[in-house]
Amino acid sequence: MLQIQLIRENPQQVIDRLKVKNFNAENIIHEISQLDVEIRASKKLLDDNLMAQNQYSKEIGQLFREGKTAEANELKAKIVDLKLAEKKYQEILLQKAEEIQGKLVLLPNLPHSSVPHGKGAEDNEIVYTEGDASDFDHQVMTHWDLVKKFDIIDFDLGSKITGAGFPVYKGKGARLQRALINFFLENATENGYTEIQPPYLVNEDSAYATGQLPDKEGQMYYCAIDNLYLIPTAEVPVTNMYRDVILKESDFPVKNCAYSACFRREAGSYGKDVRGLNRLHQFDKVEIVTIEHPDRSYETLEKMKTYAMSLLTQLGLPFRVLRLCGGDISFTSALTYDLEVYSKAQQRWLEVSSVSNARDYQARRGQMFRLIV
RNA sequence: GGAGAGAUGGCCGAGUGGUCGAAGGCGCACGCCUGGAAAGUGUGUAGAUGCCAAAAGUGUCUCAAGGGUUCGAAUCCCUUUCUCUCCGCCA
Repeated sequence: MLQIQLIRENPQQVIDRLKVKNFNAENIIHEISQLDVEIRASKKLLDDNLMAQNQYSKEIGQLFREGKTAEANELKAKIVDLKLAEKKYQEILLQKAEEIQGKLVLLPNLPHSSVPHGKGAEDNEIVYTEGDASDFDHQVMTHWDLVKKFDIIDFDLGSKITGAGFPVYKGKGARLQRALINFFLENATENGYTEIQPPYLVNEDSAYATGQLPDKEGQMYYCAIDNLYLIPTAEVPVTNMYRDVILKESDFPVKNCAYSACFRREAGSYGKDVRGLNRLHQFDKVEIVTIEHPDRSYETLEKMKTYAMSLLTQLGLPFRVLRLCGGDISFTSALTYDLEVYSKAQQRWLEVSSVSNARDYQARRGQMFRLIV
């Protein structure tokens, strides 16, 4: 969520920046500014009212101690009127606060100045390429044929036990999967990331705080009886460790990595996108999260990008790095790099990693408008 | 699942209706003392947010969370969450 102070002080700047994301904020910013003024005025009225009540209450206590019951009762009568007014102010304030909150959450994060203009994937900027993707002239097999040939990943067996999108890794397939997880975790640890083993189910508060709710409700598996959600990424539990936590400046940077199985319903996916391992309901991922001082956030993003690239280099995979354009970047991100590896068999680039800077937008998400008393 | 006890500042811990945003201690910061340090000693030490151009100042809110009683709640009542103890259940 964007800070109200930012909108208060630089409304035009916010509008201009959001244009890069093809978001027309003109009207909504105007409405928010208007509400902000009204809220602060109402808040003043309410505070003054409460101050008067507090003062009278103190006097009443004093009078009772002195035995002046009659005078105390007079003051009590005054407070009755104040209370009526208070209730009215409270209602107005609550209503306006809800209104402004409802508008603030509609605003995406401001994109960084380096984010290219554009509508979709075709406008993303290729910032780096490594390795030669056209290297394989020999006959290539798709991974779904390969794993069948060697019997290391069994999609049919997964369908039998659970359903489509839940593969069974067998023998060397299971070992390869475990080795890759280990490879990523070991590298992360060597690079200063503290390993976390998070819960795979999270409560409603956590799902809201990292933005899965209410947007992606239908995309998460849900245990109704306990009101818990299966995590779509380790980002959810790991980031939520810091929910409602105020870090000291000396705590920076906080660096965590976590392996988890990830669960996604992927409702609406179809066709070749879901062949083989391309899109699964359960898959494995190693996540890295850094919480850093605002002054160093972009510098840190570059470091994380470079770190992710080094993993692909170590694995010897040809890859490229994209800077996502305004139309393709996510709602909460200010700057995102996607790392893509080329699949000769599928003849397309496949996203294997994505690094984003959410700045303070994520940190302020779930922080409600704090004018309500 | 049942019964009981509890949740107070960075930490420990007092506080059962007003003078309590909260004793005391620890920790921390600054000063005194000292050649320097320790010990001793003095002072200070929560956060969010509003008003004000800003500072100074000042208002409001916060004693797990939410609601209620009252002129007034850390304190009384209700609900929820979490922790501990006992009983039950446990693929």
